[in-house]
Amino acid sequence: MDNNLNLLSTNLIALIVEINKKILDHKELFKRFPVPPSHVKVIFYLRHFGSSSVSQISKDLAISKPNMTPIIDRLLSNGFITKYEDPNDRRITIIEPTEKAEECFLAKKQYVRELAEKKLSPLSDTDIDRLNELTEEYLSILSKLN
Amino acid sequence: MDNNLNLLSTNLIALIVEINKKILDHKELFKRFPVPPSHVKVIFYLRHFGSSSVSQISKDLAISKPNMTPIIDRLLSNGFITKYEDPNDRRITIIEPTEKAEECFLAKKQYVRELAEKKLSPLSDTDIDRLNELTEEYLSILSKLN
DNA sequence: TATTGTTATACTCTATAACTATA
DNA sequence: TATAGTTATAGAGTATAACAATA
Repeated sequence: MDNNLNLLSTNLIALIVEINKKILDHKELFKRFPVPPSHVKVIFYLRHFGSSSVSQISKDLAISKPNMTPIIDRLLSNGFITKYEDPNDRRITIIEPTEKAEECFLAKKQYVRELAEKKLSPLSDTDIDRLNELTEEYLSILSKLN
Repeated sequence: MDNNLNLLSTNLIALIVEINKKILDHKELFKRFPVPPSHVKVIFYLRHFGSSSVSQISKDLAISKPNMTPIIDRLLSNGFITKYEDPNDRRITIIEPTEKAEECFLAKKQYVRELAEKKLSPLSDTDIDRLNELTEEYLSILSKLN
């Protein structure tokens, strides 16, 4: 039903706005965390996909290539990555995460989870259980999209 | 149960990530839309709360006061707002949205809804109906938070 | 030719300190 | 003094065009 799709897009936008306002404010997520957002994104990317070329990271994270250069430079000088030339293609630079990147990943994950828990804690146990069920079903439906 | 809260915060983060990846990418939302994000935010704010002082907007949108000045200047020169001095307190500048702001609000809303609809359209009618139910129940639980 | 990564440049957003005008 | 808004400045994000080196 086309009307239901229309209703869903409206509802979904409302949901995103509410989650953003009441639980995880996009700004708050990066405030008071010492590593800038773009660096965190690259660290998370490398953690998930392993060592990758600059172009690959750029494409997948939708960061334009010229903007990758200073990000990679600072990640390097801050010890989050190492880089080396691809032996099969000298144009390509491979970026490899360090142990410090893993520590940053864990710290950031913990930071975000604590923020979310603090905001959700006023809810009753019943509501928390129900939200868990709703979230899991939501995720299972969204997993059909790709 | 503390464990359920912990689980929920983890699930919720996964949900936000999935929605962001599969339906409404934060970057895509502002790409190819001619009015910059901060301007859109102010326009949406004024649409919802009506004419407001610069300080009020700054506080509610978490935009620092020095950063309001160029935003207000450009909104003014682009015809989205008018401004006048508060007759009761000459320190205060009142910002008033114009008809053009209302048009921008409607265009932006439409733009976002179309993006969401396009991304959700591969789902079956059953899944769309179910997502509508889940979203509404989700919103009703979140409405208890404040 | 096409691709990788860089340089140069410009616009936007964010944050802080110091200032002025008014209350 | 306290508050409203501005100026100045610096750091970070984003986008495009032009470039050198390599394939």
